Amino acid sequence: MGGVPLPPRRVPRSRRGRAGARAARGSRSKRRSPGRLGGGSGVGAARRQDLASARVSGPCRGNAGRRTVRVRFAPSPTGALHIGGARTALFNWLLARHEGGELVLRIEDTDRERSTPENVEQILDALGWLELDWDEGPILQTERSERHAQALGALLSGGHAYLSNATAEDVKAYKELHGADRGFRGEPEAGGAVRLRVPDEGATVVHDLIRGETSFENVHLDDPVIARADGSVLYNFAVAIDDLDAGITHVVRGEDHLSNTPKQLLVLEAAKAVGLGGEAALPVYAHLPLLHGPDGKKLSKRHGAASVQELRDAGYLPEAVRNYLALLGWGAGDDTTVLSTEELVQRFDLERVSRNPARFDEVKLRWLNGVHIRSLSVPELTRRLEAFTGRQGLEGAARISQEKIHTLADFWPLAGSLFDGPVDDPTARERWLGADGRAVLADVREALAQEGGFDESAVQERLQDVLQRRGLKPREVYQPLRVALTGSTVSPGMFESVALLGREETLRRIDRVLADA
RNA sequence: GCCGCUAUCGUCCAGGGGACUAGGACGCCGCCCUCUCAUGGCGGAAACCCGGGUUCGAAUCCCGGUAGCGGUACCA
Repeated sequence: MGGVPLPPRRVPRSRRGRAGARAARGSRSKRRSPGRLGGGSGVGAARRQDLASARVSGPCRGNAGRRTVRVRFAPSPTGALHIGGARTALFNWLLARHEGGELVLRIEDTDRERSTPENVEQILDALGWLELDWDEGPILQTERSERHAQALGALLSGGHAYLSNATAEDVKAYKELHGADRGFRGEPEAGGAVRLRVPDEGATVVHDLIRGETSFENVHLDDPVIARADGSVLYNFAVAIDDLDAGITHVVRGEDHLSNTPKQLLVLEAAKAVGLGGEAALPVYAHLPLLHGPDGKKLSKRHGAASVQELRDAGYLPEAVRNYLALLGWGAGDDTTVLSTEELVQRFDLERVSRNPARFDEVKLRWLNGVHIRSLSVPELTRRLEAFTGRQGLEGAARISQEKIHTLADFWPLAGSLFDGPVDDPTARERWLGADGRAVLADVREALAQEGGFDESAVQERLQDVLQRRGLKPREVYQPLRVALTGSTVSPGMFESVALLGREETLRRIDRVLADA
């Protein structure tokens, strides 16, 4: 499975980040040895210890047998990519780029009911927007059905799997008969679905980089169905075979898969036993804590922006989303919260991934997005705003709005009236454009109408003149003017806005207010 | 039911036997800056789930309880 150089990395900028990270890492290769799973080398002990010793004992430079890190992101196209999936994609991407490894994109479309080409497109679109690229794929799982059938046949003839017509009810009945903690074991039949034969003795242990070792007693496991009666394979089988064939070294995915892992490990072991997969070591696992909504419940529509597309439409920057998502379940270790993608790549480390579930907090995302917006150059911010709004010529307004907006979507409500004319806000009019306000406006008009410069400082001088002459508070002058120009009590700075509108348009808008008495 | 994972401010992330009067960030409150809205600066309130045990010493290790979550599909 080497070098089918598939889709070009979608995004040039992420290439940059990658190259940078690679350079920065230099020759100091700190890599955990993958595949210590195989021989059950019994690294035992607690998680930290395990990781530490794994790191120390890891092969040094130039040692034979070390594989480059190969990870995969394997979404199932049963809906739009949600932020949980996006976070999984990001962590895989960060690990691959940090280690100078490879990321495989695989589409797990074996669910014939729910998988659609549209959803595949959505996922690709979401990854594109997030600027997460991959090195191989997308591989459609269903396109590998021949290989799956072959592997399935091997397990069958090797006695690691058998045909069974047992139904879910049969399994339930079996357990009632044998006690609830006794896994289902079927009798081979002439036809039916394919079940994997789980050993009665022993335990299957999952070596997890985040959680340490988790042991599952085989006796508790049911013989899982790995293929339907029609021969089509099921998830836990396809995943195992695909990971094996792809030479995946690290399986990084949501914690909801932890309980599936022993089944996949059993498939993997059976596959190796019948000679599948060559010398490749089995992958190590890293199960990421799940993401929940603000209420601690499963993420859903009612929590606001839950899919990547919704995040984009809400005006978030992809780099801010990457930054925020990285902070869900991971921390840089020194309390740094604002990180560029390059820094993320440099500092990302599976060992620092937390084990607790995290809640998606859009308020913090908004703040972080504001930070990223303010760090953009004006031309770059302008480019983003123009793409987002579909309008052109936004640079001046972008400049004077930059420190006031948190998302791209905040921009138009704030500054749109500078382009499209005042909005209609009766409350604002009544409050600021009464007799007093208009009297002030008349003076303002006179001051602004004078010949001379009209840049921000010139405007400021003229308005301050009015202020002093009439002995008014700043707001008593600026608010009527603001409402006259924008229709609203909220806008970018007054001097900046007036200068941007220009003398002609400013006077026209003031006159319009003065005219309808 | 059974199997498994998890448990520090409202939220996210630190802290992994003594340096903890538990640190940082978001949010919240107050003050300063200020033409609105923001930004920025300063200050404040705010947490180790409960119970045992180990230890001279436990937020940290162990056990139990509780709670949340995941799995238990011819879904993924």
